[in-house]
Formats: sequence, structure tokens, C-alpha cells
Amino acid sequence: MENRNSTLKAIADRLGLNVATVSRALHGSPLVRPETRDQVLNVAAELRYRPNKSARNLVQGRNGTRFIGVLIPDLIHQFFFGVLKGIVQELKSESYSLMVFNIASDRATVVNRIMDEAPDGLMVFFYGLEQEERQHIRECRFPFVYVDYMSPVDPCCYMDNFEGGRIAATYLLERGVRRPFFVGTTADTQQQRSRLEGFSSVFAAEGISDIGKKFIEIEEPASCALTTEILEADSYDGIFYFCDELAYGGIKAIRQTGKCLPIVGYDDLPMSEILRLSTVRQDSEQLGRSSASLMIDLVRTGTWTQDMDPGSVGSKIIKLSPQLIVRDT
Amino acid sequence: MENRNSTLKAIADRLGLNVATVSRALHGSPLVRPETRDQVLNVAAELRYRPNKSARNLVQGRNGTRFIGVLIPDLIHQFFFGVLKGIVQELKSESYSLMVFNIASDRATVVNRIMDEAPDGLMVFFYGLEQEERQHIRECRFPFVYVDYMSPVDPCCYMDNFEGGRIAATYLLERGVRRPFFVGTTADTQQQRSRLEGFSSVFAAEGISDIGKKFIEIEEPASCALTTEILEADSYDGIFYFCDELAYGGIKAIRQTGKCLPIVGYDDLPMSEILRLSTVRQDSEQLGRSSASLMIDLVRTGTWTQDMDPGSVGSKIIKLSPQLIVRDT
DNA sequence: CTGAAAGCGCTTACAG
DNA sequence: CTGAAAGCGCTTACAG
Repeated sequence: MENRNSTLKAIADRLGLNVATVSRALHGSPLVRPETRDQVLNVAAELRYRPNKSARNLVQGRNGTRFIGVLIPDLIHQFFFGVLKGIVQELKSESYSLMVFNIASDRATVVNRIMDEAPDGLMVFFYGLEQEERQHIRECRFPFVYVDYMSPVDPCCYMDNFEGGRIAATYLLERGVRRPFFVGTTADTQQQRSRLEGFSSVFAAEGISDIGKKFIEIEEPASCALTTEILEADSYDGIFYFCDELAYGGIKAIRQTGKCLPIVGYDDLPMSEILRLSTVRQDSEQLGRSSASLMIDLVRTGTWTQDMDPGSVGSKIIKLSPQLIVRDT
Repeated sequence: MENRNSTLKAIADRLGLNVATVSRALHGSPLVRPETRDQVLNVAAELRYRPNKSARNLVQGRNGTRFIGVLIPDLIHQFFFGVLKGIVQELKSESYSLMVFNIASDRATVVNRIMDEAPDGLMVFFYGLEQEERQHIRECRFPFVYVDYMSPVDPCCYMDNFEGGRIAATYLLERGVRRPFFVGTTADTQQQRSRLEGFSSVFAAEGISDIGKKFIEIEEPASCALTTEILEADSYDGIFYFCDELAYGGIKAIRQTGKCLPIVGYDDLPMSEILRLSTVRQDSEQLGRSSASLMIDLVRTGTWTQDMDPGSVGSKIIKLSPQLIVRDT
């Protein structure tokens, strides 16, 4: 029950003034007698007057402050922090604020909420969208860009996960691994599939097609337990973890069991350096910056995705490369 | 040069229709002939028509979607991520979006931008506000709450830093420390002052008033170098770091020099567990959740800070306690 | 210093 | 099915 806001008119009536005068008083115009102003201010406070933003924007010819929307899932993954940081950094030199929409809040209505808000652009940072939701977004009346998601037909900024998988495989291969294992997550994402494909392709080229796999929640204990199993079974001689967070569990297991084999993570989170984890680095901040930069470009040029011709989308797709970081594992 | 948006009228004129019809067509009203609708849709696309949100909101009597603003500095500190995560989590069960304002974007205008946006509430998460800026915010026409900042006269949700300092001191004291050192940061914040006061008070009670101090940037190498100096000078027998990120440098220095002394950090970032750092834990997510919850309470009850009487502010102040985590350092 | 009036762009009864 | 009109709450010339 949102109690109806009081209006200029309410204040004016109360004081026997005209709305124009009230408006002026509220804006500290010099064209109003101090006593009048004070009266107005008092009544305004009493009535808890809040100006109607829409009315003001309408008359002033601006469509509200400019802002970019970002659609994310709950901030579950450390990696998101870097991305968000990059976005915020890039946006700060522009006069755009950032509106965060949480897909986990109310999945069914969030896209409508976004449309209501009509952001100047939308950055979609969520892997699990349904086809229908994608289409819905594509039809929106503002530009959008996928962040960390590869789409051949939409503007996007993504990390080359296939290449990342290849890098990990090559590293393990060079360290003598012949029976590789992949520890993934239960979320079947494009990222994971690509990494695994890239990873497999390298081993396949060496005639190694039998890759162990298991998919678990991103939790250190789970990963530690799984790694311990792997170590004890002794059937694999190297592990590629979908992400560093999983690899940390691996490090722990290796320490505990005293056994040793090459492992490689993914992301290069801050703590990986300290743990001396070899990993495939994704520069999350750069991803954020590049995405935001692309977004702003689209907004400035008014490039609605829905009426871009397929040929020109290509120039709006940014691929960033991961990088091997060799440390002690 | 924001090119003026085309309006309903533009479309109507182009087709010799009335704006009402165009409006209906755009909303898929059944009261419009399919052919007319298609024409309208085509012209709308061609003209890149975007409805004026302000006008629509105005006529529909809603003041735009509800959202909470959060004023933050650049996402520089890991700790922020947990807080943000907590806020987003808390907000998701409510129908509020989150608008992020970066104080680092344009310090001079950001408060005005916020006022323009007129959020339903503002969460201020920034330690370094000027007195004047505080006053400005206090006069805003919406409720606000300070996050992780202790104010006796404003709604706020903060961690008890004095107590945290005491906890750290007590821990070191018990481990036999008599010549403590404090490694702080160059940013002279309320947080740091309180921690240091709490820390000092415990040692003072033991007749130890000579506490070494140095203030540096939050960078691992800097902290490592400083710690190395301290270790080599051999004048201090225990170190309290303002935050875990600084303590990590300390751990490194201890490892490198082979010398050893008790150290304690602050925050309990995820990697501290793995590094086995003893630390004073702040539950950043809880801080986020509690702050957001307080914010929503204020918004719902329409509690403007500017007209709360001092007596009742007390109930709008939430103090959260840090907690000692004993590990190997 | 104050008021009456116009108009921002839209939606929605009210008439046809 | 379509149009003419009113009105949302505000700001700002234009008159006094």
C-alpha cells in the first residue's frame, strides 16, 4: 500500500499559493520571498513531499538519468566480482549509472521489470537463459551485449574457453600427463562445454580419448574429497579443474595424501598466486571493461541488435584470450 | 548529442493516424486493425521509437520502478564483494532493484545525480565522505543508511571495530606478545581508528603503551617488505594487520625470512582459511544483508532520517560483532 | 515576488 | 476500429 505521494498542488492549496510559487520555493529560486519559501519548505517536510520524478523529467525533456542495466545471477561466483569491478571502472568515466537486476529474484518477471525500467543498454551476464528469454531480450528497445557468453548472432564479449581448455591440456601433456581427469561443475554451461572440448581435442590429437570426468558443486570440501578418491584410485595422472575454487580442494587433497600429480585450475583468482596454483588465467576485470566499452559503443551509436544485419554483428563480438600461468602445481 | 527520441506523434503523423491509435497498436490492443498495427510497428521500428518512460509513468501514476541506490567507491576492496552479495541476496526477495553509484566517477556531481534519480532509499557505503556531503545526503528526500560506518545520529549498520581491535590484541597478548606492531593503511578511516583504539586499549591495560605503527597501501609486496623490515629489526614480537590482504604479505615475509612471530589479520577473506591465517572475522555478507534489511524497513515505513527524532535513531543502529578465528599464525 | 497558462509525451475513458 | 480530449505532476516563460 504505497501511500499516494503528496503533490505540489497539495502544498500550494495548504498555503493558498500557486503551484508555480511552490515549485520555485522548492528549487531555492530567488524569485520567492524568504518567508514564503520557509513556509513551503515546512509544509513540504510535513507532507513528506517528494517531487514526481517522471513529471519533472517529462517537462525537462530528459528521459531520466542514463543508466546501463546488468542482468546477473546471485553474486555466487568470485569471478563475477572482477567483472563487476571492470564494468564499474569503465562506466565511471562515462555518465552512466549501473542498475543491477538479479535473475534469481523473480525469474518470471525480471525481464519485464527491465523493460519497464528501459535502461539505455543491458549487459546480460548469465549463462542459463532460456531460448525464449533470449528472444525476449533481443526484441527489447535498447542495445544489449552478452558478457562472457559466446553468441554468433548477438553482440557479446567472451573469453575463449575452447582455447583455455587447449592451454590446460597442453600444459598437462607437457608435464607428462597421459590419463587426464576433468573436474567440472554440475551446471552445464557453454563455458564448461567449450573448455572440455578444447581440452579433449588436444589429448585426442595425441591419441588419448579416454578422459575421466566428474561434475560436482563448486565447494572446496567436495572437490577435496573427489580428488582424494582420484589420487587413491591411482588411475589418473593429472587433473584439470573447471575453476580455481575447485582446484583449491585439489591442492588440499594433494597436501593431505602426500601423493602428487600435476593439476591446473582456471580463472586465476587472487588466492591462486599465494597457493602457487598453476592455472589458466581469465582477466575478469578486462572482461568487464571490454564488455562495458562495447555496451557504451552500442548505446552511443544507437545500435539496436534487433535491426543489425547479420553481417555487421561480427564487428560487435569481442573474443578475449586466456593465458597460462605456470606455478608450482 | 543524444538524438531526440521520436514520439508517438511522429509515428501518427507519418501514417495519418491519431496518437491514440498508435499507442494502442504499440500495446497490442485488440481495438486496432491488424494492418494498421503492422504499419505502426514498422514505422516505429524505422523511427527507432522508444516510449518516453517518464510520460508513461506519469500518466499511469507510478513513479517508476522501485529501486535502492548504493553509493560505493570503486570496487577496490575484496570485502565489498561480500557486502554487495549480501545486499543483492536480501533485495531479491523484495521487489527492489539496485542502482550502483560510484563515488569515484564524479565526486562533485554524484550526490546530485542520486537526488535526480530519487531512489527509494540509499545505502551509503563509503568511508571518506566529507561533512558537507553527509549533510547533503541527510537532507535528501528519501531514507538512507550507512553501511559499515558508525554514526550516532543516523541509521547505520556497522561492525564493531573497537571490539575487533580488542579481540586482536587479546589474541596476541595471550600468545605472549609484549611489543606489538600495527600495520595499517594510508586511508585514515573510522574503521582503522576504532580498531587501533580497541587494540591499544587492551595493551594499555597491561601497561604496554608503546605500539609500533606504520601505514601503507594495501598491496601484498609493500606489506611483505614492511614485515621483513620488522622481522629483521627484531624490536617487535607480534603484528596486527588492518586487513587480511596486508597480512598475506606478512605470511610471505615470515616464510621467506624463516623468522616467526604471532600475527593476526582482519576480515577473514576466503583465502585466509587456506593460508591458515589467524584473523578477526567480519561477516561481510551478513553486513550486507542486515544493512539491506534495515534499509527496506526504513523505506517501507517511510522513515526519513531528516525528521526522525534523535531518540528513535537508536533503534535504527545495528552493531555487528566480529569474531576471532584462531588458525596457525 | 506571485499567478495563470502552456506544454512535456503518454494513456485511456468517451464518443463516434 | 479510430479520433478528439482530458489529465498525470511538474517547470517555465509570460504577465502582472
